[in-house]
Amino acid sequence: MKRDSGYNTRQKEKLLDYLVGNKDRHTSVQEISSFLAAEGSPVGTATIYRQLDKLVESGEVRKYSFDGKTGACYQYIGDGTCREHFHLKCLRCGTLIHLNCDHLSGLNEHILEHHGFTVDPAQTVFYGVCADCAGGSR
Amino acid sequence: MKRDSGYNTRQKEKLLDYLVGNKDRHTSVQEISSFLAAEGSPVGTATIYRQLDKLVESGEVRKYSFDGKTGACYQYIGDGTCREHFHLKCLRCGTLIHLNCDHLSGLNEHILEHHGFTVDPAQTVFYGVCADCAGGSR
DNA sequence: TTGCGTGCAAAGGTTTTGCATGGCA
DNA sequence: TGCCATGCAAAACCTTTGCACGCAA
Repeated sequence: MKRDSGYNTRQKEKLLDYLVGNKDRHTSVQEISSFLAAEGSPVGTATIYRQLDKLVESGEVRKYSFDGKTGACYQYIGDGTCREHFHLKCLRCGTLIHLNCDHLSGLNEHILEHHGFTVDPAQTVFYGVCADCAGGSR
Repeated sequence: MKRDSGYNTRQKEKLLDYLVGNKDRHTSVQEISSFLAAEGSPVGTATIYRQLDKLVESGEVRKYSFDGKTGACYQYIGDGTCREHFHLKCLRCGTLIHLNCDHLSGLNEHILEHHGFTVDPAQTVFYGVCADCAGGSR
């Protein structure tokens, strides 16, 4: 896998810092831009998009598009270890849950054998409501 | 469920015709617009969006947003029967597969019991490559 | 006749692209 | 020094909205 391809720039470092620091949430380009500007390290919008594209390409960051109205969301998922398991994303609080489970691992094989379909765990996300959101507020 | 709320107009009828006739695929607003125009029944873009919104609201049509680049995709899923099972979508040909399978049905319960997460099958789609695309090209 | 549906055009927002400059290696 | 990365601004796109007119009930 390509790790840290390209040059190391301050912008890239700041962007990655923010993403890693918010790995439990998803963020938007707008959010990133505002934050970095407030931090005193403003990064051009085009640069953010270009860097994010590379990170998505390399698999370090995942891109979500809920409805296109609010714009896309991005989330740091690590450097490759997350490809083996599925992810659960809560539609209410935005939390991403990494699901390592034998039961789920067998899912792939089942679908492939019985339905001839090769599921890509890296692309697939289960949407729903997490325990906190389901129990707490209504 | 609200069924066929509002007036019956030629535009609405044509739109629904197209969606139902392509229920095995997803379509874009652009595609719908071009098709209807070619058919001799052009429908304004705004109208298509407005009608689709209603259909999504009523649950007859599902809206997908892959990356926002190509715009959103819509697909007719019927009047409620499709909420019980999962869907597999091929990333190459765009085919949507409706998956009725006991193994998958138990998936929800498993995740709920063991991980406290309530999966919403209506929102969840498995992405991957279908048998045709996997075997055929590349 | 009433009021929703439609079309056109303009607005709003997000994402991409061209080009010259700046900075890493 | 060479080449990628960055910024700015403009462009491209998709989607929404305002307003007047048409059409279903």
